[in-house]
Amino acid sequence: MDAKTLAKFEARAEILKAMAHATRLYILDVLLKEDEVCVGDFTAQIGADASTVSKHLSVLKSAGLISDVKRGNQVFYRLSTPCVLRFFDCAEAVIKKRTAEQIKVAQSINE
Amino acid sequence: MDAKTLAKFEARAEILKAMAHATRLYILDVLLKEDEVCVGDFTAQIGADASTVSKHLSVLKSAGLISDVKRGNQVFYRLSTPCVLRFFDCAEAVIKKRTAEQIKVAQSINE
DNA sequence: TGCTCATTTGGCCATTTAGCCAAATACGCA
DNA sequence: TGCGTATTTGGCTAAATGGCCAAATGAGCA
Repeated sequence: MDAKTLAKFEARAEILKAMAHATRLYILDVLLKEDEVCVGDFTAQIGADASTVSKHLSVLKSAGLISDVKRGNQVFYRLSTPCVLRFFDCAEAVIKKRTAEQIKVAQSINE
Repeated sequence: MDAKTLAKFEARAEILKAMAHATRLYILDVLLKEDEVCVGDFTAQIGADASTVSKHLSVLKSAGLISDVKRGNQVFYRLSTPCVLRFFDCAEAVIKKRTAEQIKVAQSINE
């Protein structure tokens, strides 16, 4: 794999890595519906340390998936690229398919 | 976040984690075009140890993204869920946007 | 059976990641 | 200025990941 190709896939991988965590997917999901949410609200919903949530937000931000605005002493986050949504449909399809396979395997064991 | 919601996002995260690596994205990209490829071909193209490539393939397989067929003493892999493709368009959009931001920042420094 | 090629598995090490706590920073308000 | 609230940063530890090498497994063939 040449350097240019590698760079292309590494750029894609960076975005995926940023998304690849339950908490961060939850954050994205909330932002698909709510347009603008502050750190405190996320923290309350997620039930983790504020610093942990803040770090998750910063991961998403440096990947370019969300952006932030300061207002008063709060920071509000919003999606910067709503097309993220499209991925979820695909993910569900994969999950469904995989679950079906597992059921098949489980049944074959019982035969 | 309740247990059921958490489980949902963890299932999605698993798939993303499986995709979140340059080599594995390359493998998926090849399989979008080639339908069936054996381990040896991947190894040659990627230029890593065969064992490394094999492990990447197994990560993709356990995530349900690819499936394998043995034929002779070779193992062929194929995509099991071509909708993976849809993600790439989105990734490119994010990358473009982020690059544009970085250029803006760089320019503002020079002002 | 014994040899060879293709692939996978196990072991090891270096690096990265997630989480918490504590401390720092930023803002608004008296 | 000084206090309280919101958020981020630094430091630490435990766990996961990616890579290589060496060894094991499996298929085909003499």
